[in-house]
Parts: sequence; structure tokens; C-alpha cells
Amino acid sequence: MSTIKDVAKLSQTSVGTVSRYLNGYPIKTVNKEKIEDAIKCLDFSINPIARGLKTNKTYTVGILIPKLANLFSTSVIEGMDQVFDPLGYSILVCDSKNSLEKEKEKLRLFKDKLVDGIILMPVNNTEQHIREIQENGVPIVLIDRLVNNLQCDGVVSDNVNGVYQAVEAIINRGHRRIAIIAGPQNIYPAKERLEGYLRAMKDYNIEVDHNLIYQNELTREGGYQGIASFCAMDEPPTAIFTSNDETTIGAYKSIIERGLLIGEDISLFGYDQTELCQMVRPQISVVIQPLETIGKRSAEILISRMKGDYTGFPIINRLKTEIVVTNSVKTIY
Amino acid sequence: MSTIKDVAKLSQTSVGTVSRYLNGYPIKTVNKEKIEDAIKCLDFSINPIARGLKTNKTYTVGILIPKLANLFSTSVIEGMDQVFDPLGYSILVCDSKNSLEKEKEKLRLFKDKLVDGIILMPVNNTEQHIREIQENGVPIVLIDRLVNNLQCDGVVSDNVNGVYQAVEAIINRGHRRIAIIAGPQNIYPAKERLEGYLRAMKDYNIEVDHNLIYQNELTREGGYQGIASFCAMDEPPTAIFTSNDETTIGAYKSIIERGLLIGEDISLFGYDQTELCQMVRPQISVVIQPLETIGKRSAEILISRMKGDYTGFPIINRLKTEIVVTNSVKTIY
DNA sequence: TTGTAGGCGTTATCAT
DNA sequence: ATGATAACGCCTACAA
Repeated sequence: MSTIKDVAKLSQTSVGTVSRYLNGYPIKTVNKEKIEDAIKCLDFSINPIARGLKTNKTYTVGILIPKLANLFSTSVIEGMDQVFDPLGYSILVCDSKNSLEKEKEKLRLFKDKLVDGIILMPVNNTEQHIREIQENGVPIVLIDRLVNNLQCDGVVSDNVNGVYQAVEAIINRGHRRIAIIAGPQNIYPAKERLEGYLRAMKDYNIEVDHNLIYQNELTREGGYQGIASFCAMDEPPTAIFTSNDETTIGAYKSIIERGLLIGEDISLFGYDQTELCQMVRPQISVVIQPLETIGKRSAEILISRMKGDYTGFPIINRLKTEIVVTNSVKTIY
Repeated sequence: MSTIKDVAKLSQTSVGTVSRYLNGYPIKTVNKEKIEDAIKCLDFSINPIARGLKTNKTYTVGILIPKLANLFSTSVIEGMDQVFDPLGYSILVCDSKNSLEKEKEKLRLFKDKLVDGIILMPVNNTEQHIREIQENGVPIVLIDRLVNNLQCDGVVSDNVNGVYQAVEAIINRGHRRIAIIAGPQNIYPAKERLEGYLRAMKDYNIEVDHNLIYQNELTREGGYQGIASFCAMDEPPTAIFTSNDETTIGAYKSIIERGLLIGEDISLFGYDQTELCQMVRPQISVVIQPLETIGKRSAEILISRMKGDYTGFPIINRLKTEIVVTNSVKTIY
């Protein structure tokens, strides 16, 4: 590995001049050429570690997500990559495994590794450790979930209206007994999604039967159990809304196993597009979030913060969702 | 941000002693306590950038994959994380977007960022740029795909036998006209999977009709087109093997759209487990690769190489697959 | 516009 | 076992 000293020697200039060349300061053309030759000749490239020691910049951003292995995470990351990559930022990816402890630990790691910025999908509503990051002067952008009592930039999808539209579509097809498989109310999108449901029911003057609100973890198992719970009722719902991809899959599984026909015996509407929802017949109706855009927007905000531009803080970007309505929702007369 | 100088001052020792404490060398107990107090008091933590400048270690590994946004990639990465995380390594994740140019560029980035090691799923069979990495002394482990003419550690699944068993199972259910949707033969697993097919056919004395070998990109579109091609034949196959997750999905879609019943009108056997294959009725028969294990093993090998242990180089780990046979394959009498 | 030198926070080599 | 000090490779006053 050659250093700027070597380059200086070979080009018969000084380290100062080489460094200035490297950083785009004006130098004499003759020297410029000599230096460029030397760099090529030595296959020199700048050592970012040494540079970082001086500049306190690493051109690395940390991304922390509760679960890496799903389409949501990777799509979002892909969106971020589209922004960061051309600007020369690398991404350090970590998985908090849905554990607050892990989240704290990883955030500490980011701080130690001196990332220039952080994108975080927080595990829950706890804010103290995040605030500490901010106080350390490291910009941080939240995705998917905002945190109460914390002033922080964030990019989320418009959960309330997404679900509202879904429930509205269900109602418009004649349903009245509409159930929801909801998630823990201390998780931001879970809370919002339930709110969307409640608001739609209210606006259409349908009294909410609290037995039709099933609450559990937003996992496959949660979705599976939700269906079991509804099917055990004397008067089961005619349509069910599931609050995320995992619960949709679990619900689907349970419905199939019971030999029920979706769109016939029971109507189903999910949140998040998945392979399964698209390929199965009938296709499952879903609310679609703009995943890549979430990634892109969060990256863009982070970039401007890293440049020191804090206009409009805190920016909360609430991205619109789309709905795909299929005949997984029966039309009742 | 406090430094070891501050710690030394506060604890009334010297930077040397503090550094030695930090690196686990023996020091007097009194000093040890004083230093620990000072560290706590100052909330000191070591600056890995500065350390890296001296040690040429960053405790970061680079992971480069052709496409991040799918279950294969994330599962493998999750496996790696299980190994790296407890050892204090962070992972720099990059997407080569199936482009050799991007792969070269990212590999250069890794070199510049001074990662301690690299895990690479190569885009194709090109080896020169990988060899350069090796010559630079940076350990590298390949996953999923080996590269011809390159001595390099690698972890792959036993594609040949995986497909062999699948085709064997199809044959044992009475099929003779068995087709395969194969991939580009300059991609390692695609080549091996076709070989598994050919070998099984040969071993069971079934003459290969070359019209039943459809070759295309291993994409959804490829799978979709494959079915179209087979269905246009005078004497279509009774069973179809698809070479990866994407082609399976594409094939499934095409079959459904044609109104054909899987396991009845046509039999289907895929490679790689997906949501879809599990949830659909009938479930799709598949060859399952041990994804997390691929991640874990590759990480373990890389760790030992980074420690300087080069025993057995090059290690090629060929992991066994499993097959799940369902009635997506009809039994013919 | 240039070269020299000091410093970023560590580690490692000296004597002691 | 310890303290002082010279690196590591780069950036940036400073003086010229």
C-alpha cells in the first residue's frame, strides 16, 4: 500500500501538494500531471481510515432494522442504496432482532465506529438511547415507526389512511362485520393501522364490536391465532383485515387449513404486498407501501442532515399507500 | 469524545498503561481500578479509527451479493451475522446488481475501506479481479457460486445431488417426459443443477429430449416463458423442474393463468423454499438449501482466514440439501 | 502556489 | 509493570 509520501517522492512534490490535489484545491498544472502519473504508477488510493482520523468522517452510514430477513427490509435498503451509492457512502447493516437491548448495543457500535449518520427502524417507543445519539451530533432518521416524545426526522407510510381506504373498500362491498387482526399498541404502525380501522368504521356509522378486534404480535402465529379466534365465534366476521405481511400469511394459512374459500366463505384484506398475495387465486387484496421510496427519502434526508442542513427539523415524511382490491373481498348484496 | 490521554491524566497513569489495560495486558491492580474509574467517569470508548490506523484492522467485513432484496440473500446474511456479531465484526453490505462492473467497483471500495475480509457471491465466472483481492492479502470466501480457474474458499450447496434427488423423486412417481427450466451455463449453480438433471435421467435410462431443456435467465420472466415454451409443444412434458425460486414463481404464474392444475394436469418441482411454495395448495415440491448454514459456514471460514489460519486452503464446503416432495408431483401408473 | 511540521487517537518500542 | 515517545497516513495551518 503506497501513501501520499510515496506519491510526493515519486512526483517530486510534497505531501502538502499531493493532499491538496487529492482534495480538489488548486495546484499548478505541471505538478498536477506529475502527481497523477505517480498515483497511477503506484496504484495509490487514499486511506480513508487515516483521513477519517483527521476529518471525523467515515462516509459510512449505519442502518439498524429489527429483522433483516424479509422483503420489507431489503426493499427499503435497496432504496437507500440507490441514494447512498452514487454519493460514495457505504452502509453498515445491523439487525436488532426485535430486541431493545440489541438496538441500544448496535447504536453504541455505530457511535464507536463513527458512522456519519444512522437510519433506524426502532423496536418500540423507547426514546432515551436515541436522544443520546442525537445529542452526540450524529444525524438519525427513523423509518416505518416514529417514537413518542422524540423530535426526530422520520419517513413512514400513511398507515391510517391506508387502512382507512382498505376498510372503506370492504364496507363498500357490503360488509358490516369486519374484523381486524391488530398488533401491539406500543408499536407505531400497529397503532395507526388500528386507528385507520376505527376511523373508517366510525365514518360509516358501523358500531365496533370489540370482539372483532383481535390483538397479538404481528407475526405469522399471531395471524393464525386470530383466525382461530374469529372462527370460534357464534357470529364470525364476514371480512378480516390483517395488519401486516406476516399476519396475512398466518391468517391465510389458517383459512386454507379450515377449508374455507377466500372471497367466498370469508373475505381477506392484508397490509404489505407479498409474493403469496400476488400469486394465490384469488389474489389477496392489500395495502401497498412504497418501500423503495421510504428507503430513498430517508437516505435523502439523512444526506442533507449530514451536510449540516437542518432546515425543517423534524421532517416527517408520510408517504401515501396504494390499495389493490381483488375478489378476495366478496361483494355482498 | 474523550481519549486515552484524558483517561491517563484522570487516572494518573500514562497512555501506555491505559492502552495496555485496554488490550488485556497485565497491569497492576491499583492502576487497573483507577483506569476503570476514569473510563467510567469520562464515558470513554476506544476510537476504532485511530486503532485501525495502527493495526490495519477495521473489524469490518464486506459482503457483496448480486441482489439484496430476496429471501436467499437475507437468510444467508442472517446466518453470517450470527457468527460475526458476537465476535465484534460489523458487516458492510453491498449489492452488485448482477453487474460485473459494479462487482469490481465494490470490491475496490472494500479494499479502500480496508475491510478485514470479504464474502462474495460472484456475478459470473470472471476471476481476475477476485484474484487481485487475494493477492492484496485480503481473505475472501465465495458463496453459492464457485469460479473456474480460481483457488478460493467457498461454501455452496450440493446442487447436483439436490436436483438429482428431485428428478429421481419425479421419476419414481412414474414420469418420463420431465422438463427443466435451466439457467445460463456460465453461472455455477445453474450449470450444476442442469448436470443433476442430466445425471438422474441418465442413471434411470431415460433418453433426454433436448426440447425439454429450456434455457433462459433465472428470473420470473424466464420461468414464465419456459412454461409457455413447453405448453406449445406437440407432446408437452408431464413434469417440470425449475432451477431456482424466481423461475418457480414465474412458472407457477404461467401455469395458473393457463388454468392448469398443478399435480394434476402438470407436475412441478422447484429449487429453493419460498412463501409461495409453502402456502399454495397443493404445496410445491422443492429442494431446500440450508441458507443460514451457508452464511454461518462462510463466516466461520472467513474468521479463521482473517486470523491467519490458512489450513486446508482452498476449503470448498458443499452443503447437503433436503427435498420436500408433495403432491405437486402426480403419481402416474 | 508550495513545502514543512504538528496533530488526529491509537499501538508498540524503548529504556527504566 | 510503567512512562515517554515514535510511528500509522492523512489534513491543514503556517511561513515562504
